[in-house]
Amino acid sequence: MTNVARIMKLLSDETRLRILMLLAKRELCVCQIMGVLGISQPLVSRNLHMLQEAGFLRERKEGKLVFYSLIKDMEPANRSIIRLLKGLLKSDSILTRDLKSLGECELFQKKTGKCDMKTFSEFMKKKRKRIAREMAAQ
Amino acid sequence: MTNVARIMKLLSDETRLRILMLLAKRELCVCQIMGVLGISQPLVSRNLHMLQEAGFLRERKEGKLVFYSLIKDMEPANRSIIRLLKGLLKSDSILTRDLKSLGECELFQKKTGKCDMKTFSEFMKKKRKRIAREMAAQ
DNA sequence: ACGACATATAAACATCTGGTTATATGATGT
DNA sequence: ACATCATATAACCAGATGTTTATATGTCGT
Repeated sequence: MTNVARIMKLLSDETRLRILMLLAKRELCVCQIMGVLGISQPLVSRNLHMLQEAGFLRERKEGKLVFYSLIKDMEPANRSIIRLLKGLLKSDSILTRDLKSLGECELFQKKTGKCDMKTFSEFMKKKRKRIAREMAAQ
Repeated sequence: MTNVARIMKLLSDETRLRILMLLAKRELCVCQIMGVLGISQPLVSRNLHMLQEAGFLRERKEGKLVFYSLIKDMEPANRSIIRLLKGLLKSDSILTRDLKSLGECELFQKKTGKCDMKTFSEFMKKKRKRIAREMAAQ
């Protein structure tokens, strides 16, 4: 019970849910998550660490970069929770926007051929402008 | 997303999970929940209110007593969450103990023929003694 | 060894949350 | 009307949480 409560608490944070749903799509490194979600690097790192501690994520180091992904054969409890979350968030507007950003991020990455924080900061700036434009258009 | 996070936060509290799982067994009034869980009345009331606001519970007033139960035809999201929780907590030790207490509580209630706070406070006292004995026996 | 970079951790802070105690509401019986 | 009882709400406080800023760790290239 205590343990279930702990997992629910872990998943009661929007930032962590967003990270989890991004990683449910594919493996990403810290700077990519930063770029897509538009949040600070320490915040990304800490939340990744929490999700990893709880047995949702694994990390893979590749040079300076650290890639995170969902654990393949998660323990049943966690697996069922992920399944539930995917269902609940199927048509979630924030998730949809994040996934769109992920697509743009990948495109941007292909064009520049880079995967580093400066590149993604630039991407974030563009993204923020676009969002501001969209907000203004409403 | 924000909404899902909010529901997860609601379910990230052990007391609320215990109440929810008790009510998944059967309808109970505030004083019964108090008695079975051994927690204060204001705490029970507040958590019941939170669970009700979130669309998990309904209330039925009968004289001075207020009975709470799971909503029959819950919205799909909530229903799937309850299903998950039941699965996760199927063999949970705290839940098992609570259900045992519930059984004893019902028995006690039948014997005394009463459903009031004084009666359940007495029940709680006995229960605490039993638990203390069990702890000592370990 | 050093500088540049990606990531992790620490420190600090405002905000939120769970619990208690005290009080209010509302029903019942006299 | 009043006392009693069940429940709800309010006030309050200690401890937890999310975020930011600053700093540490560790890797790469030179």
